[in-house]
Amino acid sequence: MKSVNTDVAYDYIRKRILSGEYPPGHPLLTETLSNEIKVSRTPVRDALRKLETDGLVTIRAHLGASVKKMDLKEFREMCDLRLALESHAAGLAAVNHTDADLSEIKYALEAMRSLTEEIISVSVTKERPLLNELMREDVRFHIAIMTAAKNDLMKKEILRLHLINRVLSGPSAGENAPVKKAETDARRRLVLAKHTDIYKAIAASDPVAAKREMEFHIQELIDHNLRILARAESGYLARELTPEELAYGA
Amino acid sequence: MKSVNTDVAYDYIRKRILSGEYPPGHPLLTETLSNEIKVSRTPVRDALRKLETDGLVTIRAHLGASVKKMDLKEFREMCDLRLALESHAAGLAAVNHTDADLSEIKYALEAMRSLTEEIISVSVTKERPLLNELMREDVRFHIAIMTAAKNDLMKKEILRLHLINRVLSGPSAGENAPVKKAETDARRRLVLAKHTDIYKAIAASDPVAAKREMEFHIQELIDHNLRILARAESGYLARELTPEELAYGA
DNA sequence: GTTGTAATATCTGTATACACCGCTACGGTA
DNA sequence: TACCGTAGCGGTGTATACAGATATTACAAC
Repeated sequence: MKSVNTDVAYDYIRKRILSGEYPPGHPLLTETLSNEIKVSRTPVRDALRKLETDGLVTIRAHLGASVKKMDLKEFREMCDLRLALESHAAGLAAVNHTDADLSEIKYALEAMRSLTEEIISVSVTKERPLLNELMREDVRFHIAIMTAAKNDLMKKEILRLHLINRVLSGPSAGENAPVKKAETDARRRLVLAKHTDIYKAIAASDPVAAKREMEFHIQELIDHNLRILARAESGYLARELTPEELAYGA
Repeated sequence: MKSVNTDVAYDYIRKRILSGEYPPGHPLLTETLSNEIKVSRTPVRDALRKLETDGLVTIRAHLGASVKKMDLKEFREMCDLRLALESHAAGLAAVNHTDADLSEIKYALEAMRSLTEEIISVSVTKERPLLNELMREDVRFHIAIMTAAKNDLMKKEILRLHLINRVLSGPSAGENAPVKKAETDARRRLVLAKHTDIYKAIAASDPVAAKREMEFHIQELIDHNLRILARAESGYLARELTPEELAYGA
């Protein structure tokens, strides 16, 4: 099962969902897609099935497939799932990490530190490319911790949730909401400080602290996302994604 | 997508996997199955796909499908995932439960209590039907807690892990391993005591305690399963695992 | 007897034709 | 005009034929 053509179709559709080209709710017609990708409907169907289990696509019998659309309830549940898994993983990382894992975590942390400082020192209009880099390093930090936890299943599951989260809050949510730079800068400092705490706890092989700090950090992220989502729902228009953002997950 | 025939095939195969008729490693030939179920290969393929995402089936390109077979590493990882989720859910249940949820949990607990006492008072040969009932109530207890947690996504995920666990350690593993009744009775008392502690913590709306007790309980379950699994793998001949080997990071 | 290779069988992966379902638009009826 | 039934269309679900990949076996060479 699942072979070349299925994979081609899978990558094709997945990329477009993650990039925002197919926004939540976008219909995914098997025949249209099979024409575009130049394969038959069978591998397209297989691909859609797989995407459904990734949590990126909804399929209803006889009604076809569409890009997954979450309500607030489901979003909150997913966030809580992430909280449970990622904090647990942080605890494991504190116990199971190798020196190499620790270096990787520290590297991402330091990259984030210098980027954060640079962003704070620069005007709003020049932030964009730096923000993308910051986001990349943030992802790298979290992935490094999951890797250090030495539980591949858990890592896979958390990555899955990250991606869903990205589709939901990434392309749509209030990027151009009018927030003061001072506020966002303050938040960036807070995030960095939390990351530092998490790193220290892991480096000190203190699972309880690592778990607690990660729990706090994710909870803050969730609250932040929910605030943005609520604001976006009350009418801010979403902007287009930048090419850099499109590259993530490809 | 997914309609009548696919569902028929899905139920057919799933039932046989869960019942143990198709043991881990058992090959699942699409044509054979399609003949048996009297549908074409297409819905069988779809069903196998779905079972793969349930974690019950393994599919490799051009090599076909077979009932999932886990090595010790993967099994440990899955158990740890369950530990993270189920303890988190217990914490949520302590906060979010309704009175009805609490009654359901208590009902399952009391059923387990009387069944446990009965089992202990009876000879080994007469245990069988009681054990099945006990297992049912055990599952019921855990499900009731997940329901009380008020997070459907988490509930679904935990149920998935329960099922996988059942295929692995349920029908096949060490059912007839030579263990003294005194030992298993002692363990049953321990399990019951832990369940009681969990119930009390949830009833008292104490999330920290609920989480801690559940964590302890699941950890004990995991250790128990790993011991049985190890024994089964070595044909009941070899030594017990050392504590070091049972420890997660080993 | 062992090993390497080629022929073959078996099963999966893909394409495609057809059947069936659900939606929509049109026309008949009150 | 408002409502209901129905026919057509657009789409998925299923069956099946064919192509391609892998495992197996038979046979030959050493």
